[in-house]
Amino acid sequence: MSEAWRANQRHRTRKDLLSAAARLMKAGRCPTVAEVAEEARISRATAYRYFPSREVLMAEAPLDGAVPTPEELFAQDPSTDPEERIERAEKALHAMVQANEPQLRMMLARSLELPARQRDGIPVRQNRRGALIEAALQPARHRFDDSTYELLRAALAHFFGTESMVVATDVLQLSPRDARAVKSWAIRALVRAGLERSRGKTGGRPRRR
Amino acid sequence: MSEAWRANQRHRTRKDLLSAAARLMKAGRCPTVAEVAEEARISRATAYRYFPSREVLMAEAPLDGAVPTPEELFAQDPSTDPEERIERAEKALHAMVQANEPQLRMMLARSLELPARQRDGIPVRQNRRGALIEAALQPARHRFDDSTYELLRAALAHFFGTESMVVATDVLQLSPRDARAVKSWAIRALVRAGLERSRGKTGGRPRRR
DNA sequence: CTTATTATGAGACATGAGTCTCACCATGTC
DNA sequence: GACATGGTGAGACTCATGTCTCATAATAAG
Repeated sequence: MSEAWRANQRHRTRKDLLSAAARLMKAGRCPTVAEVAEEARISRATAYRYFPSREVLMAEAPLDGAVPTPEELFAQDPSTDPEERIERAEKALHAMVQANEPQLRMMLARSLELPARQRDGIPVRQNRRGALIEAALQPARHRFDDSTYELLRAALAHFFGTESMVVATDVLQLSPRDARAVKSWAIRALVRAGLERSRGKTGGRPRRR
Repeated sequence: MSEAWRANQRHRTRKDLLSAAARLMKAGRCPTVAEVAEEARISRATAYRYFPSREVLMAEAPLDGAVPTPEELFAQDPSTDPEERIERAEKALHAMVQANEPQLRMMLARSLELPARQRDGIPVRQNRRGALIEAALQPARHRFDDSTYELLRAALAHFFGTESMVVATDVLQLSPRDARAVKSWAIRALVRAGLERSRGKTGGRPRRR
């Protein structure tokens, strides 16, 4: 039982650090390692024993109200309108991104600094938005031809997730409110354009089943 | 002639700092302020007199095959078609982003690590794409009502610059070729949607002159 | 009881960012 | 020649990151 106790000790220390980091970030701060350590009542040196850098500590801190899975997001949504559904998906992801802005910024920064490759097979990016977009379009999938569907999926991805937040906040300096208005209009316009393109291509019967 | 001399002095010092920073970055390094200053044979204190932070210095360092100014890009382009012009602007910026991918990734990463907010009105990001987008839409400006124009500008910005490259490369894992196809389709679709929205709002006379 | 082992705390240390002050010097003017 | 001005260099200073060493507590094993 000896090692089990040690393991528990280590596990608790690690968890305390992560939850302290999440707590501070949730409070709108972008905490230093010293602040996180103090919040967790752990010495700074120990914090560095568990996490090699501030960025790793931040990146591993649990996200608030994690992204809903496509299943639970569309569980009792009878709608098949792709516009409505894509808007709903974007709204959910937007809320999550807003709630975790500092942490997501750091995760993105970290993924950029690497040589653009993955390391040790661990993907630096996990693609949250792809599944959401597909789930949103799924009931109307037959209304798009294949090439249009691919274009649409990829185009919509530009308005989901952290990068979209960065464009809106840092580049355009929009308020969260305006940012959502832009994204909402753009994704609906793209869906309509996709439907239009498919209609034009096949004369109303875009895809054989 | 006194002030002219002073101005030249300042201009040369500033230019030396910027070219030193570009030189070091082209050599693959991620230089410190002290290194840039030494390379430019200028004291570190003076470097801070010209640039409030390392980020700003890096951000203003000249890029390879810098972005064409809107003027020279559209100098002998008689077209007033916003679709054609926005495509042209995107193509130019896309080429520049491709040619400077590592440097731009680093600049984006650095800008993300900051306390997320600008301080004292000094933008962390310099907005290259804004001027290009406005210049592309300018001849057709009268065909958009004001609110649609703002929506369109902001939406188009999502397909310009480094963030768009990151989405396409890291998230969607598209080839540069496919990435361009997606962006081209999307920006044209958005322009058309903007025209349509303005038409719908005002019945064909979207904006009084 | 004695002795390793292990997590931790405390603190020194090096480096880079960013700020600030003081001295220097070349250029202007009186 | 005396003097103000504006760009510059040198260096001290604060703070945060990240590394390191040493001491101390508690637990594990002899």
